[in-house]
Amino acid sequence: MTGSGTTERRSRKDAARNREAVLAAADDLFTRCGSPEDVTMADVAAAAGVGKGTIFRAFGDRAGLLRALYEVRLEPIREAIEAGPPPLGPTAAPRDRVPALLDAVLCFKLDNRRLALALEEGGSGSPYRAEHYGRWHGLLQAVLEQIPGLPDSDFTAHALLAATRADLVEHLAGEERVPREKMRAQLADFTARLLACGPPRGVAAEE
Amino acid sequence: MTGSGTTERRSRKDAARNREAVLAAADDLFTRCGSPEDVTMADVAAAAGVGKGTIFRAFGDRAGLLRALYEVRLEPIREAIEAGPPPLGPTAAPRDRVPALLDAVLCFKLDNRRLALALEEGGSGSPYRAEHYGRWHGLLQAVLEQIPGLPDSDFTAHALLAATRADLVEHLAGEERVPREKMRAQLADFTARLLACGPPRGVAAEE
DNA sequence: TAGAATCCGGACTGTGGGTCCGTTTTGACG
DNA sequence: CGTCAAAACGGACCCACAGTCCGGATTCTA
Repeated sequence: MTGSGTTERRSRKDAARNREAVLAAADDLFTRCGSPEDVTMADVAAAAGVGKGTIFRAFGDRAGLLRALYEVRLEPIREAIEAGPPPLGPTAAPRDRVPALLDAVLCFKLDNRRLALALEEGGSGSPYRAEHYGRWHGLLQAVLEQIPGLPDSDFTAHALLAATRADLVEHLAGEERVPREKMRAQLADFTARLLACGPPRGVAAEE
Repeated sequence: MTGSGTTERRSRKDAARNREAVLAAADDLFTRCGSPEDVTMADVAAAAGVGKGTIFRAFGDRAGLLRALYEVRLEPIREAIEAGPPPLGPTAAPRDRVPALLDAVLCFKLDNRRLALALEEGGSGSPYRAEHYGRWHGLLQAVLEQIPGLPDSDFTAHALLAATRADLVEHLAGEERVPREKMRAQLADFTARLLACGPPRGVAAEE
């Protein structure tokens, strides 16, 4: 081990401290403010008690800051998906895991509306180029592929994820006042209807 | 009509001429350029041979210009939907009309990629607040409602439209090189799977 | 043709992301 | 503990772009 007691050896301790301060300040500002657009980098810098230069040095650009925040918030979910129990974890049956994954995405966006919004809107260029989207899509597609009789897993994964787009979620939750549980149920039902085809299964004409 | 030969009586003829010039120039620039972001209002003004003030006087702001362009391009489709023959027109059976509507939206976005992109991204705030989205959603929801056994027509309409989001279409067509016909088929199949529940229906698994 | 209303157009402003560099902090070494 | 170089700080600065303003040109009315 190195002599120092901190977690990393690479950055100076004031750098690490400021990085955390910025992260905390940004997190706070984004959850508090009405629209992500009116949180400027200067605001974040002021709230964190640092200069603008410090932020750009630590995160590269605005998108980098958003991404860093996103990773932090996403960590628990990611873990539950990679090594957790069913229905989210890898041991779940595909038919159960697909709706669980989508529900997790939806809940995440409901819990982090402003952040997700800022990430999808302001993220330089298309959200589909962001590598975190690629991860979600890849995973969902792989799971869909394991369900027999479902063609076009690639497009299907895109389409299902599109139903959880941050601005749609924001619109439904904010503008149309759809309660959380109702939205979850609607997404689950939508997914279920899609997966209902193919293999033997009751007609599912309930209600 | 009034004594003048032009369509309107309210605007001076140089105003009308400039309006058309701006519309044409913007249309041209948007289809030509790589990303809508790097078409500035000054560019449009220069290409149209007018001053910036003229554009803002005529269209209010950037979003207004986009909206005006959109309306022009959408006109034929709108007509086909309101008074055309099946499967797009109002006399079509709901089960046939839903996929036809979605296909029309998809084709429109394929034919006007940059414009649709600019409209959904840069359109001040959420695309869900734009009234043209409201029209699409309202229509689709109304048609979905007529299909027996389909719950949540409101959410379903949102989710289906989300599958035709401009940036997703752009990503698939541009980045992943999915050919037009394939994308149409995938969307049609996706829709068909959703509507497959309930009443008896052929499998419709054509290629 | 005179006069007034309307419109034109480009100089100007405000704002926010991103850069630069003189100054300060840190940590290693003697 | 004193010295020094590397790293980080921070806010003044730059630039690009949406949107505004007003002196001057154009068009309609009488």
